[in-house]
Amino acid sequence: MPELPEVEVTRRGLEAPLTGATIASLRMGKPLRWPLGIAPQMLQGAVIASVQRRAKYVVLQLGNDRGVLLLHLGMSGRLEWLMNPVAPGAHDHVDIITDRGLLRLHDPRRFGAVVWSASTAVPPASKLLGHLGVEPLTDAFTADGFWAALKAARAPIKPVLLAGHLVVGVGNIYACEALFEAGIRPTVRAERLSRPRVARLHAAIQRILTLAIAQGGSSLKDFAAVDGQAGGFQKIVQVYGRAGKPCRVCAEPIQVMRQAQRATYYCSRCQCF
DNA sequence: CGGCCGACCTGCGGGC
DNA sequence: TGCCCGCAGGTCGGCC
Repeated sequence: MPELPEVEVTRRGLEAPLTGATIASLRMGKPLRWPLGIAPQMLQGAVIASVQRRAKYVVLQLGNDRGVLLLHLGMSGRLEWLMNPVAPGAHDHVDIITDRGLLRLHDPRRFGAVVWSASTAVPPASKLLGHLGVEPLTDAFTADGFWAALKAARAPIKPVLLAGHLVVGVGNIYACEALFEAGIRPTVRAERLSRPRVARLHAAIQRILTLAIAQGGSSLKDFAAVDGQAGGFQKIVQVYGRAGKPCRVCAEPIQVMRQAQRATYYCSRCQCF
């Protein structure tokens, strides 16, 4: 679930309560995708200096050179901010207890993780963040740069977007939606997209992600913001999850196919390039 | 190096 | 009703 918009909605919800908070202790439950990488008690007394985001990671910068905590939501994770903590449930695998409240990772499938690193330039953080592409909602993401990068790709555009090597944060929902908005067929080879089409895709990615953030993200199943509020983007999707239903633009039934083991939804009439 | 595939784990919905 | 299969928002490592 959690693509860039959901992670950004989560980050925004944590910024005010967590910035300046002091970690009192950590409770680690069942193992997640990666180990924490440090004894939990070593983080006691660390101050959370800032709450940032890189791709689909929430990055907690710890003051006094105490490193960083990378939080990843995997497929089914969400972070909860609890002022009045309740006992953890079966899928609550990490509690970060601070002097202001409790940050809890709820993740039924356990593809998520909380990873400590001495800095983002040092393993394991560098390994997780090092190969990531450009942030799509910054000035570093330009149509020209995107076009040049796509020219060097050798695969259909949809899996290229999902890979995150060129541009980050675009997962299955938003890849399908951005390609629909740009009128581009998901199977077109990335390197064959014309400059004007890449410009449309560039604009579509930025618009869709921005819209999704404003909608509070997509809540297909598990996702909610840190205050428990569900997102609303799933109500306004054009193609994702709408196989067989009429296209909202041309009424043609939405198609579904598989690319690189992932479902791809598209309109064969609106997406003809 | 780039791209494809399996694997990780749990829950749910559909078909029989 | 109950079981089995397939599928789900991500992404890493191994293998061409």
